[in-house]
Amino acid sequence: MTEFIVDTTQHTDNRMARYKVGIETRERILEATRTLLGEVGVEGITLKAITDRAGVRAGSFYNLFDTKEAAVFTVVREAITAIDPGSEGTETLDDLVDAYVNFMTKQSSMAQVYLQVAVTATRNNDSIRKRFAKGQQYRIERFTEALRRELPQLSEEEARARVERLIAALNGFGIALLIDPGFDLAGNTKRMLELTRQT
Amino acid sequence: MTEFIVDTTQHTDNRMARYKVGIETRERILEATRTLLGEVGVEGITLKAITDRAGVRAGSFYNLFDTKEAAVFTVVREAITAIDPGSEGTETLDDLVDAYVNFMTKQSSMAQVYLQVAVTATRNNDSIRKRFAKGQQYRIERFTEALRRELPQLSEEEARARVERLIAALNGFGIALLIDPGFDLAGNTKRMLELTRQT
DNA sequence: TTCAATTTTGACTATATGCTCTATTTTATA
DNA sequence: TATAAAATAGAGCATATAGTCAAAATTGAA
Repeated sequence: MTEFIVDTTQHTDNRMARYKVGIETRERILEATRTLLGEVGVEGITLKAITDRAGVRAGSFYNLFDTKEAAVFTVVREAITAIDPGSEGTETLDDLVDAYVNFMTKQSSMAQVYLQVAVTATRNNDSIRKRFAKGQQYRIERFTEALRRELPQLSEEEARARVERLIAALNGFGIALLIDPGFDLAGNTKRMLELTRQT
Repeated sequence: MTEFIVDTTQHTDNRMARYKVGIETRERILEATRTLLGEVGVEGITLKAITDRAGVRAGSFYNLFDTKEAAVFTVVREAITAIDPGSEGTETLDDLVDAYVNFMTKQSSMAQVYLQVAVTATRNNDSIRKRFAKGQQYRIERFTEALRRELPQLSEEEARARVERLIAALNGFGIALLIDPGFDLAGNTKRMLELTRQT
């Protein structure tokens, strides 16, 4: 049964912006945080780097966020959520893989955050790790169902094993794209899909 | 033509240890740096974390290394080098992939450093990025030659494309192993090899 | 056993960091 | 246009950080 990702740990860490400028400032701060997280990771980001890039002073930052971690966690959550497309319950594997390719290419700063979290924060930060694991779980479930819709003869276990391989490889392709912007992400994911479908 | 990785930027940053205790201390510091780099990445590591874990005070550290970065760079270089096995010039693809699996499982702290560098430091640190790129280049070369020894009918381009896909997927498998220690690295790399060989 | 070279310690420095607080400016509404 | 709420700047605080240095302890060769 497909479960939806529900944000159960909604922090009260983020203060509400009421005026338009405040909302814009909040978005600039999150954008700066997003970029920086992709560059230096959860453990390397500093407040000064965030505020400098967002073009605000510390006071403005703390008018909108309780702590540095609140902004970081907001962006990390966003990245973990954004990698999964909205669900109709009947997507094909192609749809899901397309969505992945789109995420990596069209939302590359979020994709970088996602990959950073995959290699780093899953071991250092408990709430980030839990959220990441939940998303991972959900994604495997969804891919597995899509694969079995295509190939009903596959056992649950075999389908899941193939999907885990597929998703792991896709993450590797995402990193390859970071390293070399010329990496043929679409072509390689297509080939990987063929392997996944092969009986 | 296979080129060997030669350390052309040998830094004079590391001071020589003369006595046995000094050499042991140096190794403890590098071990601590290795573990921490795998956990928090190049941008997140601190001197205090290194010295605390190594069980030394700042003065001892600076007796052996000129800067924090010197120790970091030493470990990063080591990790980038260690992923490639010594060459006889006639390894099979299986040999190379086995070596990769071994690196990931038997030298996991270095493997973590390697993956950290792959997603992070390639964009922030010029000397690390260059060294990483060189290793990447070399690895692709080596894998491609091995593949063409097996399948001589493959064009250079096709072989290279398959190898790039293979290596990218392996990195993804490495991350999957970090996230879930139960991930079947050996089995999945074997399947990935089959795809790589398929005509 | 002596002793010069090496290693270690830990106090110290300067700067960076996360965050607070108040005064000032800006915004939206009536 | 007056006004209360919201946003901003930036000085200031406590702690963390990278790195220095001189004195004390340890090492190993003669």
